[in-house]
Amino acid sequence: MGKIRMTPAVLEQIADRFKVLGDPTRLRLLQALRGGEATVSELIEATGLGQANVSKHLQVLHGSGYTSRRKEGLFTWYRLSDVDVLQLCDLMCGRLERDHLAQQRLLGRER
Amino acid sequence: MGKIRMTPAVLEQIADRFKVLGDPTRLRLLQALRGGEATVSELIEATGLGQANVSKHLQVLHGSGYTSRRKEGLFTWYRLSDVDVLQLCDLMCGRLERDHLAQQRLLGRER
DNA sequence: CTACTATATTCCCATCGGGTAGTATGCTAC
DNA sequence: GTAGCATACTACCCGATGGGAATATAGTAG
Repeated sequence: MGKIRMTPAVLEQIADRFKVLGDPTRLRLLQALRGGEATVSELIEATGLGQANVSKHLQVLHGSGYTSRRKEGLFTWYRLSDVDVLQLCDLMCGRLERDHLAQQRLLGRER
Repeated sequence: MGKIRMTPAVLEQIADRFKVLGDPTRLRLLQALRGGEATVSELIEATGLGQANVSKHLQVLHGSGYTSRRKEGLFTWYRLSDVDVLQLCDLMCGRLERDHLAQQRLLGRER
């Protein structure tokens, strides 16, 4: 597993990757892409976000390699570049789930 | 897997978790904790960061449940609360590795 | 060519977040 | 009690970032 040594420089690159996922708007876009390839317009409609906003975030996602894209006439089709992204989200989601359960247990005991 | 529906509210919570990992200083602290429980002073020495800085980031990590802690006299001992954090880092690290390889292949071809 | 459309980019503003210095808290030793 | 230490908290500066309006680019239709 650990072929890479976790030097500060490497950690900075990893942090950059996490930072890209640390924005709800971008996560919404990634979720929307779960359904398959989509154009920018479709993503705008699916999320209700502004055009400039969506376009900008898509550049960020693509810049970090989370998406692939192809141009077809006026349209740009975006898709998830691999499934690791979803795996990351699911892992994080699992953490959330457990924490919520733990919190509910605490609340249940107190009341 | 997907017991939770990915509503915008949920995605916001997930984004918050990722945001915490999206900072190189915090990743350095998590890495330092890989070696086991440590006091704040030890983390300061291990990383070379300022005291206030380390303390603040530890609050953030603890607030998101990435660490547990116990007080012992003057000292506060921090430790990783589970191994999922490391799994997340390894997954992200795997992405990095593949991207670097892909980039090297491209550079190799061009020259 | 002009008009229209989809996407990208630029600019501006408000907010957020990291780093640091200084201060506060709280424990220990004496 | 005082002195000293480990840690936490506050205040401040400053650079980064998200959002939106306006503008630019580039492809299409006629």
